[in-house]
Amino acid sequence: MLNLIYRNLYSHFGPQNWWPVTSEKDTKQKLEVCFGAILTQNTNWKNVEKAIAQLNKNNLINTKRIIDISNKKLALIIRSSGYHNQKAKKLKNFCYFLSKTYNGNLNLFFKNNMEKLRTELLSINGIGPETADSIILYAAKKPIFVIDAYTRRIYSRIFNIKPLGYDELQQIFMKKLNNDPKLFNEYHALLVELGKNICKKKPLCNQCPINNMCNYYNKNHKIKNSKNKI
DNA sequence: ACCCAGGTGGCCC
DNA sequence: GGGCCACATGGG
Repeated sequence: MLNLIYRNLYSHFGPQNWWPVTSEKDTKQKLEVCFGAILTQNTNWKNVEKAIAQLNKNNLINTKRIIDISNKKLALIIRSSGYHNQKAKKLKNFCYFLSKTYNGNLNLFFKNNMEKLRTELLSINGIGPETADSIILYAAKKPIFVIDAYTRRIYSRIFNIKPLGYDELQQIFMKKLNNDPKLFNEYHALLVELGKNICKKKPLCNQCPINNMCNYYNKNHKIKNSKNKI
């Protein structure tokens, strides 16, 4: 079923290519992905892009320089991403951690296995499960499945169950799918695309690429609550 | 004038 | 251990 949903989504929306890190050696690019993962918390991606452009412009895709700049200045630079005061601290926390534990060497940090990466990322204030997993998948390119609010809603709706917890749902996806970072990357992005574009107002939508499954859900379980949107 | 966006941490009970 | 709440900007 999960593989079928993926195929439907992929043929409908096409490849999303979120955060394609082209060069394995480009550490700066990976660091930019880490920063993006933090900046996009509860924020529209367009606004994050502007903030990242500002960081680049100010030569701040760099752990040491993030640590050195004042919170105030940093907050101003990333202003467009919203929550700028909080996020300035979060970026710094991440950089402090890298600096203290891995001498600022992101590649060294990424040499750890997934479990250790996740544990250490979660220990940083400002990084929760979704951000940690985004960093592991999109920057470190290790096969972990990122869960978000859309994924929860879509899954609970198709299978007519109450929304599952983060770790629980993640385990389900990871058991049913091939352990392929590229697949996990696209799948998560496609679910977000579905959530953003389709079935926002009505429980049913003819253009929805998982329409049959929605139909199944609605017909058999009589869910009419429009608040339960995908 | 609303409502939402690729969440997280803190506090309350 | 679940349920609120603050956090803040830009786009539709």
